[in-house]
Amino acid sequence: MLEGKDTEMDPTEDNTGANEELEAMVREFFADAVKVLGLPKSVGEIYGSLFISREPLSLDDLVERLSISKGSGSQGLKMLRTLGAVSEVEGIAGRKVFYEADVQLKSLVGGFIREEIRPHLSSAKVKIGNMDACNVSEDEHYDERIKKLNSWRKRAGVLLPVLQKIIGK
Amino acid sequence: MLEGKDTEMDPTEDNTGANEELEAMVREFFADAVKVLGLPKSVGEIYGSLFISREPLSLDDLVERLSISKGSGSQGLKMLRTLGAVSEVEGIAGRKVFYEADVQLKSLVGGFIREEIRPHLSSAKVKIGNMDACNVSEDEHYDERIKKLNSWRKRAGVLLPVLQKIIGK
DNA sequence: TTTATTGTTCATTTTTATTTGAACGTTAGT
DNA sequence: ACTAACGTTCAAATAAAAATGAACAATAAA
Repeated sequence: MLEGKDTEMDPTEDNTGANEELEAMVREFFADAVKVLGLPKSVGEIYGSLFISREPLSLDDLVERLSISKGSGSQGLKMLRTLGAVSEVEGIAGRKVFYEADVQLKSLVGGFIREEIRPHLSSAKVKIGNMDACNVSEDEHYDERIKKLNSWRKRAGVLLPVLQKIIGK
Repeated sequence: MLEGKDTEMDPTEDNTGANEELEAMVREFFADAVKVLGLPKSVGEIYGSLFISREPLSLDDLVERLSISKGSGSQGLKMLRTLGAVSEVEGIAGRKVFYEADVQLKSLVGGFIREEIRPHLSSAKVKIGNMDACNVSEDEHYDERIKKLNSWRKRAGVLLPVLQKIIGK
């Protein structure tokens, strides 16, 4: 096997330091951003690395750049693939899989809604149904609150497509 | 009436038991719900207790019902007050402060946006500015990515009021 | 003023979430 | 078929977040 492990061939080394600083800022930015969404920091670092990278990166590239374990990298990429936030790049020699970031807000939001929000709304629907079934005496006050919860859930259900439509424009 | 799958018919259940079961379901519901928003479980349990309670509750009431420490209760109520999700009830005898849940979706979403989302967007604005300042050589690729980030941020900034308007209707 | 009640703070403990790394399965290259 | 490269999984270790509870501050009532 005689394939180079790294395709780093930038002749202008002047701003390497500045570039690395910028890349670190972007990684940190996404590391913080995904924590707001309840995702692990490493997932943000991986996405950030791919977002700012000139070329697609392999798992090994990420493990090296971020000094994380292969396990973390593999799991993080899996999560990002599931969310549709990264995609495999075809046509790169060798067995390694290379990834690039999907940078379309529409896809990112869509993936998050599909994978993180929708399941919670489904589960909420079941739970609210159970509450209603539990309210055997049909108590007025409880009934009102259960209805309130259900109205919130339905509101969310109609709001998400609207949100996606607005974002998708 | 809501439809519900009825998997459990306890022949020995009385109203008190059913009520407590329902209240427990509601508490658990909110405990899960707030975790999605990145808030601690106890905050959800407190809000859930107030949401389903017939009458306003004091810190001591909550500590007793939820079997949590006074510290947790105090901190949880503080957070909920800051979010505008609960309010003090005037005109109840004694020194204790009693709370009730604010059940207007508009207020809840508004408080969350104001306390949790806006600060992150402000911080993001600063960070993106720093990135731009760091991109000294005005590299084409980096520049494009920084602009992309900034467009996302601006998009979020205009989307939030729209969202609030839709919810507030 | 003194005491009892109520609520807050924060250092420590406990719980939960994330990361690690070695073992494993799979497959490309020989 | 054999070997080495590559990626995944999961039990254990580590890190991060939340809860605890005792000390403290504030103040209403005596």
